[in-house]
Amino acid sequence: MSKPTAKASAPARAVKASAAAGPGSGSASAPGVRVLCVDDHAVLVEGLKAQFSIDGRIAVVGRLGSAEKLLEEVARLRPDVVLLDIEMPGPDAFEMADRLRHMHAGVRVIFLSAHIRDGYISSAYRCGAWGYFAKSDDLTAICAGVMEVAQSREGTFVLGPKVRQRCRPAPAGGGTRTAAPATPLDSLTAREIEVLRLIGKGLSRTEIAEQLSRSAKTIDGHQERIMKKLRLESRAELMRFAIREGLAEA
Amino acid sequence: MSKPTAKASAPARAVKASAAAGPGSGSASAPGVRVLCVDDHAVLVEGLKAQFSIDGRIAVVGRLGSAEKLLEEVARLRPDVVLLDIEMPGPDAFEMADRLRHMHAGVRVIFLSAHIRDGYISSAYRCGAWGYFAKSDDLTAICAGVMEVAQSREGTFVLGPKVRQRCRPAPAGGGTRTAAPATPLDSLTAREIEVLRLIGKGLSRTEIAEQLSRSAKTIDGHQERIMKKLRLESRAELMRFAIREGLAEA
DNA sequence: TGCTCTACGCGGAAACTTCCCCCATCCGCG
DNA sequence: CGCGGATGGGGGAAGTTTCCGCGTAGAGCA
Repeated sequence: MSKPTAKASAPARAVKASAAAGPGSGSASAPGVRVLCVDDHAVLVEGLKAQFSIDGRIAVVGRLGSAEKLLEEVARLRPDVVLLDIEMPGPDAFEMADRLRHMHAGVRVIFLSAHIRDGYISSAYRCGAWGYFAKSDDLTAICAGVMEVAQSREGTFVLGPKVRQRCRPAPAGGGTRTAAPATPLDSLTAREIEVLRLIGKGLSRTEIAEQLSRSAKTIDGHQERIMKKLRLESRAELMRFAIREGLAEA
Repeated sequence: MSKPTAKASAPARAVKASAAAGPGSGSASAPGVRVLCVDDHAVLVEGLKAQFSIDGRIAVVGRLGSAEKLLEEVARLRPDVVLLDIEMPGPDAFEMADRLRHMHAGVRVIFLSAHIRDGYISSAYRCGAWGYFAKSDDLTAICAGVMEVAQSREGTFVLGPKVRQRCRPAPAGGGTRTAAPATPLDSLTAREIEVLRLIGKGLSRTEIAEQLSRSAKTIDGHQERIMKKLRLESRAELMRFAIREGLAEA
C-alpha cells in the first residue's frame, strides 16, 4: 500500500556511478544480456530497443505496460535484467521489485524513472534494486549501466549520471563506495515519514491523528520536527515536498 | 510566466480523434513530413525516430532537450511539425508554443505528454497547438496523428486515443466536432484559476492577497467558490488538484 | 548501573486560516 | 430594466498552525 516504505532493509552495498564510457571494459560477457522492459510508454521502450540493438550487447526479450504481470513474465522469459519504470498505472513498482527479489533472486532490477526523487532513490535501494537511472540520462550511459549491473557482483547499486549528480553535491573521485545514497529524507524517523505521507495525501491534522490513533497535538509535534529537519516553513510546503519526493501522489 | 493562462484565445476549431489506423488514407502527401522533436528524454526521441523510420512517411529533422532554443531551431530547420513535450526543464512549453505560432505560423505543434491533465489539454488548445498525444499512446496512433496534423487544414485539434478517452466519457461517433475539449477547469474564471495556481504553489492566503493586491478576505471568497465548483472539501485538496492538473508544480 | 540522547506523546497559548454566511459594485445581455 | 455572473470585501465561529515546554521510554554506551 505504501510506496516508499519498502519492507526489507538491504545490507550495506557498494554505490557506483555508471561510467558513461562505451564498450571499453566489456570483456568476458555472456552472448548478450537479456532485458525485460516495463514501461507504459511504448515509444520509450522502442527507443531502448533501438539503442540496445545498436549497442549489440543487450537484447530486449520482453515488454510490459505495467508491473501487473511482472512475476509471471519473469518466470517465463527469464531475463537477466528488468528495466522498471516507477510511475506507471497499476501495482507499485517498489513492491513488485521487492517481491521479484524474493521469488527470482537471480534477476536484477534497474529502475528507469522520469523523475529523480529522493524518496524514489531510497525506496529503490531498500527494495533491493541494482540501479537507478533517469530517462533523461544519456543513451550510452543507460547501456553502460545495464552492462555494469549485469556484470557486477551482488550488492552493487549503480546510479545514472544525472541521478548521481543530484543525489549529493559533489562526491568527487570515481566510484563512490558509501552504504546508501544519502537523501534529506533519511534524516526523518519512520513515524515522521508516516506523518509526512499523510500530510502529502491532503489529510488534516485531526484526520492524521485518527488514522494513527494519537492526539492531534502529537501530530502537530511531528509536523514541527519534520519542518525543522527539512527547513520548510509551512504545512503547504510540506505537502509539496511529500508529493515532489514521491511520498504521496498529487 | 504563467503556465495555463495562455494569452491568445483561439477561434473555434474542429476537434478530432486520431484514427489509430495505419497508412490507410494517406494518399497525396509531401515527400515526408519533417518533424522536430523536443523532449528531455533522449530514449523517447530515439523511439520516435525508430517508429517514424518504420512508418516511412515521417522524418525527424532535429532534436532538442528543452524548449529553450526552439524558435532558433525552427527557423533553421523549418520543420512541418514540432513534437513538444510539456514537462521539461527550462522554459514553459505552452508559452513557447504560443510564441512559435506568432513567429512561424506555418509550423504545427503537437504536444506529446506523459500525463493527461485537464490543465494541459486546455492550455494546449489555447496556445494554438494542433494536437495532444500521450506518451502512452500507441506508436501507430502517434504516427497517424502526426500525419493527420500535417495534412489537416487550419483549425484542427487532434487528440490521441488515451487523451480523448479521458477528456469526456464517451463522445460516441467518429470525429467529434466540438469547439474545445471541455474539462472541469473550464468552469473556473480567469481570477479563480490565478488564485488556484497560487494555492498550488503553496502560498498562504495573505501571500496570495499581497501578490494580487487584494484583501485576504477576497482570496477567501475566490477559494470558496473554487471549492464549490470543483466539489473539493479543503484547501489541501485544492492544492493537490492544482498540482495534478498541471497548474502548479509540486 | 547510571548517563545521555533521541523519538515520541502531549499540554498551553497566540496568531493565523478556514470556511461558512452576508453585501455592494460593475458589466454584459435579453 | 432586471438578471446573473464576476469580482471585491466584511463578520465570525471553529479549527489549524507553530511556537514553546515537559515527561517518559528505549537505545547506546561506559
